[in-house]
Amino acid sequence: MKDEAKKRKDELREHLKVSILTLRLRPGADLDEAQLSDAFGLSRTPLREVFRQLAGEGYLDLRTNRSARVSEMSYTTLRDFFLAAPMIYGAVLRLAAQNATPDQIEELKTSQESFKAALRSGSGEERALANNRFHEITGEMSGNIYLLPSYNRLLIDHSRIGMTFYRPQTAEMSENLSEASQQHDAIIAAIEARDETAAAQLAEDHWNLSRDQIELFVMPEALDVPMGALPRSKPA
Amino acid sequence: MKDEAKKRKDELREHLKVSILTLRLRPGADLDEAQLSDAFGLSRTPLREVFRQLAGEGYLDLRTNRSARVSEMSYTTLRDFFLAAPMIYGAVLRLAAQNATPDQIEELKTSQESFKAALRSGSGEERALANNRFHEITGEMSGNIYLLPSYNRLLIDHSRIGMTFYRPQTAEMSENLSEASQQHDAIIAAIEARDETAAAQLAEDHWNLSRDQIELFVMPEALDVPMGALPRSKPA
DNA sequence: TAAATTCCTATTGTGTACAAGTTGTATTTT
DNA sequence: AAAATACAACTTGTACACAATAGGAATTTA
Repeated sequence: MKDEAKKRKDELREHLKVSILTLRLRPGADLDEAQLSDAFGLSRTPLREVFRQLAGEGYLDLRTNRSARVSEMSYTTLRDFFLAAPMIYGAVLRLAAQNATPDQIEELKTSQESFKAALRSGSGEERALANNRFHEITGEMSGNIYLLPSYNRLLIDHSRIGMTFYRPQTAEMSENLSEASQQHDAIIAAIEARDETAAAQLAEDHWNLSRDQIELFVMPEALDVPMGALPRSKPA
Repeated sequence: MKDEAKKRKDELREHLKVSILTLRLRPGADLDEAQLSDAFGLSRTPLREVFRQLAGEGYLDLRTNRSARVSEMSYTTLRDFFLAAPMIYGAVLRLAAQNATPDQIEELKTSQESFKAALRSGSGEERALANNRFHEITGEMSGNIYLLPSYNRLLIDHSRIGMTFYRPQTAEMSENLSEASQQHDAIIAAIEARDETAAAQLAEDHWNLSRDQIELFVMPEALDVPMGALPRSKPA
């Protein structure tokens, strides 16, 4: 009987996580306690405990006497992200190469298969979730409890940034995605070979690719306007 | 009227944090909901929300259907700590040197005065809390939301490790403490001068000093036994 | 006497009712 | 008509009571 309640609580947690990672719940969105409590068959007490937990993990922001909100993303967070990510991600992958167990390596390979499948036929959401899972596993492999809080916080916004910017609209963007997949394969190989130097290098490459992708999105190719169609102040 | 309840909630949170940082609540200690709820005039509902929040920050561990526990410390955590701390701490101080506001620098100076006062006349607990506050402020200065979760997690165990190992029993240990204080002064100077390279170097020095102190505690000086008092297998 | 099993007690988890607070709307006042 | 205030509806926070579970005590059995 009680397992049921536990299960519903887990479902709610998972539902919120997935919704936030895929941007189905947008940064800054308000959460309605009554509605969620109704939808998941939970009273508000356990529901609010889930809120508190997710707030601790960085999914939500809680303000007293106001509704819980999906944690915000701003231009400064994007900057902070690219400052912190290469370092943390490098350290995690280095430790993962040192400490990964055979079981974990198998799990990583499986998640990479899911990622490839999502690349071929899946939606953007499936791609983001599969990619997220891949990196979560490398975090588990590193096994350093002091690194994981920041790492997992980074992964949340990594997924949200990916959902925003990784929409393959040009050939170059699609190539980037397949390169990301190849890097995943290389990461698996480095971990399996216990080559921590290679793993750290791959971490750097992987983040550089992300940055390039965002630049492609933020600064798209100029429109190919015929000569003379727009007034010019000076000749080309 | 409601401010009262809010205040009691904050008091409980602060009480638990301080108790954990100073080891008055030992790692692994069980928390009694009924007792705390009674002592702080709160019903169990808000109390358990505080538990959830502190668990998210790394102070507590929650297990279903069992009492909340102060988060454990083991030999592996000590190892993880010294792997992660130099990196995170270096990054935080580097960013602090870049981003600190004048107000924050003033706050840092004030906290350093408290630390010095605690060194002169305070208890080990006061010393640990003042030191903790000093480093918390440098974290605020860095202002990178992706670094702070791990950094604050590190600070919790930094304080607990300090409470365990920083009991000045020998002249050398006392010297280490005053050197730590001098390093704090140097950190303030580096931040004020916006010298990020110096700040990062000081971070490394500071952690090396911590490690030395622990080694002094774990491997005390050999007893000064008179020649011949113990059997020897070979001459000195 | 030792082991195992059942029952009891203490503690945790959830639901519900109520209190406190916030926000939007309508009415009044200038 | 615009601004300010008061009111009403809704949302969040807390308390309390009850349900479910864990751990130990006591009794039974070998």
